[in-house]
Amino acid sequence: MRLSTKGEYASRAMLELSLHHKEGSLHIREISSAQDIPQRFLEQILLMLKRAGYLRSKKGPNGGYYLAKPPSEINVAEVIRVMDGPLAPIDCVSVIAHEVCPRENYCGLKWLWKDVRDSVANLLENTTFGDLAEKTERAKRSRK
Amino acid sequence: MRLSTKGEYASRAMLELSLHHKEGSLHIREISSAQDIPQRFLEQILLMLKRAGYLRSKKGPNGGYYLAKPPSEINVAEVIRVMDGPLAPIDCVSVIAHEVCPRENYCGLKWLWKDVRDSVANLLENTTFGDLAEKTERAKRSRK
DNA sequence: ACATAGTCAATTGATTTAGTCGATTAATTT
DNA sequence: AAATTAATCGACTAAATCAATTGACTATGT
Repeated sequence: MRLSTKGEYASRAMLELSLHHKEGSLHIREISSAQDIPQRFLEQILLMLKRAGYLRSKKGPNGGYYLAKPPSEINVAEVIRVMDGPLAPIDCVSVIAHEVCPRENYCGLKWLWKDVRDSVANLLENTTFGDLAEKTERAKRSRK
Repeated sequence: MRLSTKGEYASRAMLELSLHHKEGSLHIREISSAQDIPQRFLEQILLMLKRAGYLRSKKGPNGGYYLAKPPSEINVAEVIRVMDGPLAPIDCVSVIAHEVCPRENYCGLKWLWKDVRDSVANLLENTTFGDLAEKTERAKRSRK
């Protein structure tokens, strides 16, 4: 039930961009060093997020990446799905990649995996990067 | 956030054994054909579950595998952990394989991953193979 | 013109996944 | 005792995925 590093890096990068949302754009380099993510790997990740519509970018000096929408309008589930695909533990309970199996109607496990999927999806869908940025800032302040 | 096929096969095999718990033991072959699991792969899986203490076995004719405890005393979390390791999406929130990260005290994502871990763990720990067998039987009956 | 910074496709090396194979050991039947 | 059945053990492998790396390219600003 692991999250890929790609999914983890993507969520960390989105959080970093959310923290600096009001100040404009960030360079790949800045995100990379702030979050300890290999720069060339991060390039790919940001590009995927851009293509999926969550980021915009500008080339050249004073270029960089910034969020396409306010942090409060991007939830974690969307970002993870872009990087890792469906949230469901197995395909027979995936809303997006549903696949029927021969035991469809009586498999005792199906209900459980469905509950797992729903519970994970609910948590991630109801958490926006706005929420996360706020929490992070509060934690940093109380840490001083 | 996927479950490995090994984890899936293991849980299906445990369910099959739970369904026949009162009738004694099952051959690898029987479990394999009932649940559509490649036999030689299933051998390994059953052996792992045996070594972990969830199954017992008998060799020779009339041999086979059977549960070491009643189905109601084995939960799904234990079985998945044997096959796939910790349930946590990332190590920094794993109870079993906890690893510290530099952002430990202020990472806004940590709480979210912890919630995901806890919610998955709660579901799987509170579901026993007894529950699953019961549900399966009920579904099969109402299907006729 | 030149430096900066994002874009794109291809490749790589390591690890994991999902098995397979062959031989061995233990229990039962004949 | 011999043959048969079935679990056990260790090694192996092909394919996929993961986690990047590389190098060339395009757009922007000074």
